[in-house]
Amino acid sequence: MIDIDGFDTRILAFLQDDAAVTNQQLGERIGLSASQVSRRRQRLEETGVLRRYRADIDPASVGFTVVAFVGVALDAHSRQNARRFKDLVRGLPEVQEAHVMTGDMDYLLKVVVRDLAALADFINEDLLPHDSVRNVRSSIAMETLKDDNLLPFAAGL
Amino acid sequence: MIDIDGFDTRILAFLQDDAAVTNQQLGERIGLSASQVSRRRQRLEETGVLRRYRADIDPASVGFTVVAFVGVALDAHSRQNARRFKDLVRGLPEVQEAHVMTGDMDYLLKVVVRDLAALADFINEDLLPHDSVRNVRSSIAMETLKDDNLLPFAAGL
DNA sequence: GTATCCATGCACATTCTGTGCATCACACCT
DNA sequence: AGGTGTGATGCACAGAATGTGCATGGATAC
Repeated sequence: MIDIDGFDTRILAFLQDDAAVTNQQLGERIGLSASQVSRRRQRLEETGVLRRYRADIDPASVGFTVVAFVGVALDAHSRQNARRFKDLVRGLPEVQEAHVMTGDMDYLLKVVVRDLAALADFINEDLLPHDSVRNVRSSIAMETLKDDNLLPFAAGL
Repeated sequence: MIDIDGFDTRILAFLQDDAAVTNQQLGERIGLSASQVSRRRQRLEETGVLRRYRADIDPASVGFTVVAFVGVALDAHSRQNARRFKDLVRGLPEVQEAHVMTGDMDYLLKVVVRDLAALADFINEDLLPHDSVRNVRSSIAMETLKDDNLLPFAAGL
């Protein structure tokens, strides 16, 4: 693990909340010059701590109204099946997250689509036809209370 | 819904993937001048389509190694209980996402913590003591295959 | 004590941003 | 058809942000 001091941590905490902040502003808040913030950011980017910068788009305003979590159980736990399923989900743009899970479902997918019809299509045409899939169990998010995806830097966690 | 044309869609698609791109580069890729890209971005920001810009930090490199999904069932489906639980999860920094779900679990939380001990603490000290919570069912992500949180602009979805 | 290494601040050249302005295309109305 | 208005566009330019060179200072090791 790269060594990250208090300055770095504070830079990361600010940037993950608002990446549009300038190095100057950032420096004022943490007590560092803009150039030094620039250098630290560059180091954090080069070492892979800062992976990239992303725009956060309101899904509803561009027509994506349905979020669902889909649990998937594979047919046999062979290495080959797992491999093929990984390749599948990586290529599906509707899948925002895919995790290998403990418990009775092998995978948990977070899926974003335009409407319920698109969700049905996704399950029936992308997931179920894949012959390593035994069964799926989907649950729809009726309301999203929080979706910031911020690492809990706050509170010294 | 704000009207968004093809230029806007392409701007959004690029920005959600890489917000560090300059207006000049963006303009070259979609066939627009930098100034016009700037104006469109400003409009998208003002109308709330572009909510904010975030740095994507590698969780492992700053010590957050455990991702878990926690399903929560409330005791009684009273409006008051729901309200209090909402306020609770909004204030918990470990919770990256919180959704109200269909199915046998009322809520699904995505939780990020440093280790399994912190997960146990979170469940035993933050969740279970809350007297509207009936029971929780947690599942740990052993491996994350995908976590881009990109809206599926690609493929004309 | 001395040498070395690294973080820091300052200055400056380069790049980026966003606004003013004139032009153009398109729609609408008479 | 002609005239008018609205909005999108590109260009130019002023202001701002970035990042690199350079000298300084503090800490560590020998």
